Amino acid sequence: MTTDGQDRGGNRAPNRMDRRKARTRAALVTAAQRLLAEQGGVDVSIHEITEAADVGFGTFYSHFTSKDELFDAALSLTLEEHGALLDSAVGDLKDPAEVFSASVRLTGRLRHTHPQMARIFVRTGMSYLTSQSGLAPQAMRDLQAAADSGRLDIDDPRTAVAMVGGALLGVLHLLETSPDLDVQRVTDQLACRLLCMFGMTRAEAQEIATRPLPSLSTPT
Amino acid sequence: MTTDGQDRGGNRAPNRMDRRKARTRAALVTAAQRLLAEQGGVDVSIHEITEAADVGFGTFYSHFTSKDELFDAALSLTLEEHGALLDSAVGDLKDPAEVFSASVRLTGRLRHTHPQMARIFVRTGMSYLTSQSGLAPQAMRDLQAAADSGRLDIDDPRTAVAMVGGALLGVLHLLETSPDLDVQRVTDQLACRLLCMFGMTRAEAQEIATRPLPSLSTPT
DNA sequence: ATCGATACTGATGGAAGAATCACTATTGAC
DNA sequence: GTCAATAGTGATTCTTCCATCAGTATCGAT
Repeated sequence: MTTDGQDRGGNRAPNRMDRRKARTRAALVTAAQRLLAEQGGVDVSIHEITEAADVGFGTFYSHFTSKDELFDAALSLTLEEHGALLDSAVGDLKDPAEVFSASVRLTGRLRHTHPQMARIFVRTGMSYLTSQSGLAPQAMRDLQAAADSGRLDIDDPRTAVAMVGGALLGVLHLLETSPDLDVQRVTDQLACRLLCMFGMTRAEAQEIATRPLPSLSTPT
Repeated sequence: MTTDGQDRGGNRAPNRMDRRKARTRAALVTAAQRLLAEQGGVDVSIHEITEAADVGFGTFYSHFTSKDELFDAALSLTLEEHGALLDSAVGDLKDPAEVFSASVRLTGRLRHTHPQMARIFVRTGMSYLTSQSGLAPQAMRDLQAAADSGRLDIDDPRTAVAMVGGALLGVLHLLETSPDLDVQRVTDQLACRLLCMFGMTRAEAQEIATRPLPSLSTPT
């Protein structure tokens, strides 16, 4: 969001001190990310965060002007990270429909692979479904590609993203509250059904949604 | 939730005083409902609510023990109201697939007909997708009926509800943030696509999702 | 008409946590 | 080696709002 311009234009010294500052900021964002995941969204105090970041309390205010600003940064980072991860995992696939399917399936599997990230998504993901930066544009790009190649039948990309994202969040929520469900089965089913939704036959959708899945490289 | 047993068993007097109490309680719940809709979910103070209900601050604690309890009551009421409304509007329809389609389309139209209710749904609906009371069981019942009659192809009802509910919430959120979109077009599209998702052909889905819609009788 | 019961009231207490600011420690320039 | 600049610190202040409770108004019963 506010990338906090460490503008290189005026300062010719991008050295040591700047690195220090950046590292502290990163520590804060990372800690916020973690606490946001572990404890539900709000009621995480600034004190808790600075504590977790192993940073003085006051330091917070030399990086952010409010708690919301930090939370926003943490969320954006999380979304970005996952987006990049998806892109790298899915980049090799040739079939746009499979790219879509794999993205959905991998994101659903977050429930297992990165439970905290999954919780963050469920908690706050909705607000970022229509955001101009982060995962949403990426998803829209993929859907558009699939539509252009004739693999999927999509009317309005924005609506499509809303439906897909919403359904994905709904399923993530379901998986979170019902530990008895088989994560893989359910998420593969979701992918299959979403393909059907966009005009694919049940049989073909099923085939695509059960192809072997590229693995996510380990994250931060 | 806690229906606060005004149990008629012991007290043979369900009269005046009780009515007063009930009215006050209703005023609180209604006010909470309204404020919850107008201002985003949290950060609505008890003081604001009692003010809006035109009731003394202290009164709150003779009806509820915490803010969450009130919020829960308000949410449940909202869900119940909408559920009853849907049932009465959709009860005449014979085709289970049309029942489903009409429910989705009518709920999407909340964006226009009851904007505050729509906001409430988007804000907090996710948590009630897996609830044991309210809209979720009702939706599951309808989906099950459609599956049993062979009109829709559904694997697991719970997953289906999560997907449908999530997609619906996603679209409601989209409509809220993008006022330029045509509510009717988008929600009909959603219904059509959801029917496709459950095995219906595009053509038939389109037909069902554009049939004339029963109107919601005016609410409270 | 009087009395007891209870729904209601709002001033007060008190906890939680956001924001401030005067101070120290560290860094890079000369 | 000294100095200026800036990152970092945490005790303190300020704000917000939940929760309490002693008191008042209203109601039904006798």
